[in-house]
Amino acid sequence: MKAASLEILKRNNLSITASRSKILELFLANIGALAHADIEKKTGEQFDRVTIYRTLQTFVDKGIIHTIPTADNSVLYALCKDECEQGHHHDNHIHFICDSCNITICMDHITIPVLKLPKGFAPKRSDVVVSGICNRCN
Amino acid sequence: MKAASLEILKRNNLSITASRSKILELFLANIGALAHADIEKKTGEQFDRVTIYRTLQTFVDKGIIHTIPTADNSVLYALCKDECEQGHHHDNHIHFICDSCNITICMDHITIPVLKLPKGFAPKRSDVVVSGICNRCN
DNA sequence: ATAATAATTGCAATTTTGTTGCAAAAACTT
DNA sequence: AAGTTTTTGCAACAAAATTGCAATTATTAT
Repeated sequence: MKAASLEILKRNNLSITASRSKILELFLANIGALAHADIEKKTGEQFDRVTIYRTLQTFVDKGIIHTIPTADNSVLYALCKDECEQGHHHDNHIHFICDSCNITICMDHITIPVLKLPKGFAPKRSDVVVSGICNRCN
Repeated sequence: MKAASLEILKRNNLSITASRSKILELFLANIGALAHADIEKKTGEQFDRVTIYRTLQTFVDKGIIHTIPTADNSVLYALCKDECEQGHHHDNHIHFICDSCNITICMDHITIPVLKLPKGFAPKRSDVVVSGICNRCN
């Protein structure tokens, strides 16, 4: 478990620090997406809020995690399973948000059908956010 | 232009006030979606921030406008073109966000293909957010 | 292994964003 | 036009996020 997080940090030329390893491990251990507040709780206030903000931003910049658009506009982050280029994350994501238990799952394996947009529109990334009841609550 | 906003307010049993008319006119005059900050600027600080918050919330409750989930988690609002029931907005929207000019367009006419989810998942609502380059910037 | 360099962290202060209670003002009713 | 209801603006507050900077920690070079 720890080895995996170290490997990811090294691969992305990030120096190994306690906060980065710990936060990355949280993502690796979790099925669903995490909010900033989740991370604060799960790390037991071990790190400063600012550090968490900066760590998340670093991970997003490196393409290790990505943000998820949500209907209630809370900020969620999830691991990028596929290799993502630094800077702009390469994409087509489906996210499922459970109305009951509120878990957010990143469904990497499902492909998004190509949408026909009007002339002149060049799509680059698409996010699909599906909400409903998840398999555990059903 | 003004007649249209008054008509909408009346139809929704809302009392006619300066802020509601003005804000609704902004939506009617704009192609794209608006953020709270846009409205503050465009009304020239004519209304209190709190009033704008409450007006937007009222419009959402009545189904006159809806919120748009965005990848950067800013809160955007757009007119509901179709009739939406009060309370929960009836759905399946495609939103296009331009990476260049940042405009957000609500593409009501494009239908979202049905996605095949894993067993046990019961989808209820889906939002699609496509980003790329819009027809004007292209 | 250790010193020098570079990057990261935590703190404090600040900004932005959103909420709530309440009195004054405006809109609706009759 | 007076009474009732709704909406507004102010003030205070709370939460979320950002920034500068000194202290600490990690990496690099010796």
